[in-house]
Amino acid sequence: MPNPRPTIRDVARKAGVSHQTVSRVINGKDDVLPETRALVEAAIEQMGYRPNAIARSMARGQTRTLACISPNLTDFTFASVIEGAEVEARKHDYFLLSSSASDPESFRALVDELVGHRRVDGLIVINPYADERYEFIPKDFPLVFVGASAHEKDICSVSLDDEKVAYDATHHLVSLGHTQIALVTGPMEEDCSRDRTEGYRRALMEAGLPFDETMVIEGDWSATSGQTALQSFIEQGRVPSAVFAQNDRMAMGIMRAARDADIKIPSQLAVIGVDDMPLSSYFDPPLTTMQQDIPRIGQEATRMLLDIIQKKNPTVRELKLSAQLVARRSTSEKGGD
Amino acid sequence: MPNPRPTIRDVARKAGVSHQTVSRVINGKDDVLPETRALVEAAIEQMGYRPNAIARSMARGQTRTLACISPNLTDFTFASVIEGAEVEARKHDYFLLSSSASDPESFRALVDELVGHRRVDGLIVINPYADERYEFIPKDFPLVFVGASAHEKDICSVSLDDEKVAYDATHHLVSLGHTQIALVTGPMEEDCSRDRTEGYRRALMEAGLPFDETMVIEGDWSATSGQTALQSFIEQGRVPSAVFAQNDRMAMGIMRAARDADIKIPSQLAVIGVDDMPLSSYFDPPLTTMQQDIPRIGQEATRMLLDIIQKKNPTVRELKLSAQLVARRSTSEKGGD
DNA sequence: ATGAAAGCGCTAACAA
DNA sequence: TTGTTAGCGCTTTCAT
Repeated sequence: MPNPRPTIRDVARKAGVSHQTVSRVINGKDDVLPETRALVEAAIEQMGYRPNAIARSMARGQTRTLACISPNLTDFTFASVIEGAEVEARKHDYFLLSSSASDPESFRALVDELVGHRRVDGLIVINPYADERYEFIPKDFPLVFVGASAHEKDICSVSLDDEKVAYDATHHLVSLGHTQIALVTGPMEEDCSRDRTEGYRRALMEAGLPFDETMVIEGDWSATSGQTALQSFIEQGRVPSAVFAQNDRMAMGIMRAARDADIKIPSQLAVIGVDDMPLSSYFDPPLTTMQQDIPRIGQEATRMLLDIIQKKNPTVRELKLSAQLVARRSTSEKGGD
Repeated sequence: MPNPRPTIRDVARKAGVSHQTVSRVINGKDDVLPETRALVEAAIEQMGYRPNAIARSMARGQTRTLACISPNLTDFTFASVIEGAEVEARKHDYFLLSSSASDPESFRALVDELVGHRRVDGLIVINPYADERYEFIPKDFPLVFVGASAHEKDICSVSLDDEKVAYDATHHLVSLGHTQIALVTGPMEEDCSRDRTEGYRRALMEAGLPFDETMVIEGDWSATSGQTALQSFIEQGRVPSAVFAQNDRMAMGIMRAARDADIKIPSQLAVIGVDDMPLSSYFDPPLTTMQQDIPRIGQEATRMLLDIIQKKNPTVRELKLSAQLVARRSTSEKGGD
C-alpha cells in the first residue's frame, strides 16, 4: 500500500466536517443532513475509506465475534454444527472463531485466550462433558452447550433428544419382529451415549423384551470400534438378529465385520445407525438411520447465544431436537436407498 | 461480574508503579527489576487481571488472527486443511477464523468484512479458482492459496501435485494390465481437475494407450456424479475395465452403480480414487486410493502466510505435496484393506 | 444537525 | 530501570 489507510479523521478533513459526523454516516445514524451525508460519502468513496473493525471493537467494548470449541473440526457431525453456527452468526453480523481442543488442557488454554483475553463475546462448547474440560468452562460468560444438556440448570444448551432417538431406532427394529437386539454405544462417559442407551432400554421394556447387559458393547464412535464389537459377538457365537449402533460410523464397521463373516444384511442381521452421514445411502446395503438436522443445532445454539449476549434472556434455555427415521435396506429388503 | 475488569492502570495503582511497568511485565520485557516485577505480578494475581486482546491489537496494529475461506466447512478435505491450519496458527499464537463462502458474492462480502475492515492479518483461500471468486481476492494483502497454484506468479500457494498424483493412479491401473481405463473428473473449471486429467493422459501416452475423450466423464466431486457416470457407460454398453475417479466420493458412487448393475469389483471393474477419506477402507471392497496428507497442506499454508506477514519473504512460494498409493481390494483381490 | 472532548486498554517513543 | 506523554481509530457523552 502506498499511503496508509485513511481514518475517519482524514475523511472528515476532506469532507470539511468533524470526524464525529463521519462516524454518524458510517453508522447509518439518521441525524445527518442529506447534503452533509452526500459530502461525506463522496469523500469515503474517493479515499477508499473502510472502517477498522478493531477500533470499533475497542470503542464499543464488544468484538462481534463468537467462539465455538469442538473436540475437532473434521468429524462430520462437529463440522456440520460449526457450519450451521457460522452461517447464523454471519447473518447477524458476527464472526465465528472455531477452534479444536482434543483434551482438557488445550481446552483450558483455548478458553483462557478466547474468553480470558476477551477476544470473543460468547462461547459455544460442543460436547462439554466429553472429558474433564467442563471444569474449565467459564460459567460467568455468555455460553451455550451443544450435544448435551447442561447439568447446571442456568446454562443453555442445544442437543438431540437422544433418549427419544434411541427409543425410535430400537422401536423400528422391534416392529420388524426382532427380539435379539444388540447395542453398540459411544463412550459411556458421554451423556449422549447414556441417554441413547436409556432409550434403547425403554423400547425393549415396552416391547416386553429383557434388557440384557451382555448384548451391549461400548464403542468409541469409530468404525473400527463397531467392527470389533460385532466380531466379539461372533466369537462368542451369539450373533444377534439386529444391532442398533449409536452412530453411523460404528454401523459401518458392523457392516464391514458382517461382510467379512459372511453374515447377510439385513436377512441375518439388521443394522440401524444415527446421524445419516453423507455417504450412508452409499453403503452396501444403504444404511437405515436416524437422520438429524445437524446444522440446525449450530444455528439454534448461535441464536441462543446472541440472545444471551443481547440480554434478551432466551425463551427456551434447553432445546432438544428430534431425528427422523430413514428406512433403507440395512434393516429390510424393502427399504429405500 | 461484580466490578468491571481491572485494567493495566488499576494494577499499576495497586502495585505502586506506572502502568507502563505493568505493560512491561505482562509482555515479558527484561528491563524490569525483579522486585518490581514480583510486586506487579502479585497485584495481577490478586486482582485477577487479564490483558485485553482487542486493546493490544489496537495498539500494536495487528490482530494476530488469520482467516481461511473455504467453499464449505463440512467437506472432509476442506475441514482437514482448516484443522491443520488452525493447529499451526495456534502454535504461533495466532487464531484462525474459518469461514465458508459457497458463491462469489458471499466470498466478496466475506473478504470485505475480513480484509477490508482489517479484522485479520492474513488470508488463506481454499480453491481460489473454483468460480469467479478470484476476482475478489485482495492481491495486496498477505495471502496464500490452497488447492491450486496461483496464476499470478507473486502469490504463494500450497497444493497437491495433481498431475503427478493422477499419473501415479493411472499408472497403477496400467501396471495391472488394464487398457480400457475410464476417467471421472471433477468440474473442469477447476485447475485441479484439469491437472489430474493431464496426468491421466500422460500415463496413457507413456503406456502407448490412446487418450479417448469418450472415456472421460466430468463429475462434480459428489458420489452421485460418480454413480451417474458409470451408469452412462453402462447404458452405452461400453463398460471399461478400470476407472480412475478423481476423488474418493465419486469412486464410491461408481462402486455403488457397479453393485446395482452386478458388475464385480475388481474382477470386472477396477476402481481407484484420490484422498483416502476416513471410511475408504470400509467400502466394499476397500478402496484403492492416492492418500494425501491434507492437514499438512493447511499447516504449510499457515507457515507460509506467517512468513509473509512477518518476514515478508517465504523461501518457498509454491509448494506441491505428493500423495502415496494405498493399494486395497478395489483394484486387485490381492490388495490390502 | 453538528462539533468538541473524553475515553476504550493497551503499546511505543522518549525522557528522566 | 522507570515514568511521562502520545497515540492506535473509533464511539459516546454532552454542548452548541
